[in-house]
Amino acid sequence: MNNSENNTAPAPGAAEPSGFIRQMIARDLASGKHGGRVHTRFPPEPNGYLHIGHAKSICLNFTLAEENGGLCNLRFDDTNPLRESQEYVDAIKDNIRWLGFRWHGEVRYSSSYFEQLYEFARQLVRKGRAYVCALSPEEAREYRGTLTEPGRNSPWREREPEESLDLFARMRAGEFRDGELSLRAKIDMASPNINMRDPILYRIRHADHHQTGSQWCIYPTYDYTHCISDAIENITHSLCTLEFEDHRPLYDWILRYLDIESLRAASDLRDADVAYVLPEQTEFAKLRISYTMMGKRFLRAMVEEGKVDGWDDPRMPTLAGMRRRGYTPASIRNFCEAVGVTRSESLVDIGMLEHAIREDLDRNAPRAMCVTRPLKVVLSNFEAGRVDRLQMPRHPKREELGSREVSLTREIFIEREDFSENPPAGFKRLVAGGEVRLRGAYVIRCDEIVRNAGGGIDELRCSVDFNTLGKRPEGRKVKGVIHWVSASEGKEITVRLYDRLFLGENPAPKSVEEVFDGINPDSLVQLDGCVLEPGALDDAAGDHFQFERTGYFFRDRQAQTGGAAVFNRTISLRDTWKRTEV
RNA sequence: UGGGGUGUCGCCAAGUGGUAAGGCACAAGGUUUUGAUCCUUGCAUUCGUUGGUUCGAAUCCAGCCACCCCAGCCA
Repeated sequence: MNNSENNTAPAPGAAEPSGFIRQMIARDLASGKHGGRVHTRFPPEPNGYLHIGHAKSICLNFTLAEENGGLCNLRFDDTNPLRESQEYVDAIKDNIRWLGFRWHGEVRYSSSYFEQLYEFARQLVRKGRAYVCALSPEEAREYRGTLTEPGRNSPWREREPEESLDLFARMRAGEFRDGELSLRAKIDMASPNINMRDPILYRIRHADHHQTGSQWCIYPTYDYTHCISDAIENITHSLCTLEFEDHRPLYDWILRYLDIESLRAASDLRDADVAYVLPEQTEFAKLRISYTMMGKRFLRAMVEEGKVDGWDDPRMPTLAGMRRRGYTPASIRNFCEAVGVTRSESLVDIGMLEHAIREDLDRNAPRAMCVTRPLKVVLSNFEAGRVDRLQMPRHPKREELGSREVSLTREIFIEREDFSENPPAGFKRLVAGGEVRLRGAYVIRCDEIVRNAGGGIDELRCSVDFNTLGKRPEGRKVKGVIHWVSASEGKEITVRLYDRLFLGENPAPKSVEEVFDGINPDSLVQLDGCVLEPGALDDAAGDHFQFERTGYFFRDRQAQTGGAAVFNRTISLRDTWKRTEV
């Protein structure tokens, strides 16, 4: 097929690309449609933090470019100064880099094209394809008609281009108030597609912009800006979500009625020896995940009303939150790949996301022991003062990760739920008079339960079978293995257990109140006084761990809780033990 | 009920006229000093539905049904 030097397409014999977008790209490459180029872009509006849904789009755009030897721009679609800020710009750049993607060249801003956009608008006016309208926003809505009735022409629709040009210049000069005048495309007020009923191209907004300051008091709309920005950047494939499908005719209309030579002259490749081809928009379904709510407006409300700690609260589906929770870039990228890209709207089971992070962390996270709800155990035949320094592998399957030292002493802690006086059927842990293996150490037997005045269990007295280190006990089988930490050597830490933020499988809220009503009251459980094996706090040990038998945890270095280190539970271990209710 | 879309296993998703990939979940075995991981096996006679075309249809045609999006000077 294609033998050109920069052919990065799958090797001969490799499977055909699968998925409608990859196939489209393969087709376009084969037909030379865009001169053999693939140039995508990720175009966020800096009006909030990025979430896992954006990650799908980021992965799509960047990997598509990567796979095809193409380029991907980062462009802030910053045409509405009222809702945007530099804080979001910075956070978004940071998130994308964290995911491991590198955009082509400098960061782009639609706002840096404002001057060209203004000039193109004048061109449309001169061609009689746009006019300055004096309908108020309310009147404009009335004139637009409804879904089933056509709209009516604005009384200003036939204004002479010269007059519109003059008015447009005076709009820019600040002679009018917000909403007093607007620039509209002259298309078709009777179109069944409401987006084609003379859409607004420019509106007056006396507001400072985070990039352009007080330079402008008129701002172009999304529809007008996006297609031209794509054309300026020589984007070939402009990917967006399904709700923009009805906007595609407008995207194409604007570019078609602009002089192509003037577009080329404004583009990045104006001096390059390549064919100038207009970008094309393709839509795909946005990501939805069960038990997860992704609406920006609602996420913002959660932050502003203090329902969570901030945009980076580990319960938030934001990239900042997931990062702090302990999700890795690889897990998110794998997840996005697994979920696929289609045009059908689906609700992905959150179990898929959980699988992706478990898969990565199982492979890569070093192991450690942490007791979250400590129960003291005194090893009666282990002399006080004695310290056994035991070696345990950092990872059960990856010897190359080396070993860690764990100290066994007379007094240790075990998990409260690893001891039971009334064990349910199939209980494999410690019971009165029973034996259990201390992970990486000896088998112990529970000889005595020491109670407090209230009848609660204070501690356990156990005896060690010293003939069981690294080998099976003689003459019997010990099924259970439990984790433990030395009482004297262990470090006290705080652990935060996270659960899903929302109770509903498909939270599709209509109002902010509804969002708040759906919050899981147990989405965060903080456990103080947990005990961790000391070596895990060394900086060299890293921040991701599997606390054996418990889950994957990530050290939260931003959290402040009076000295104790904080670990966030990224995700629990899979638990297939079928507990039978007693 | 104007326009634009989508319907393949519980959840994602391949498939593009030649007789239903894969992943998640689930189930059953095996290994295991993590009830984890890993391994093995099972899991759609059927592709929203009804008709039609064809030797042959998830794939082509027609009708019907269900669901999603659009009436911001938001993106």
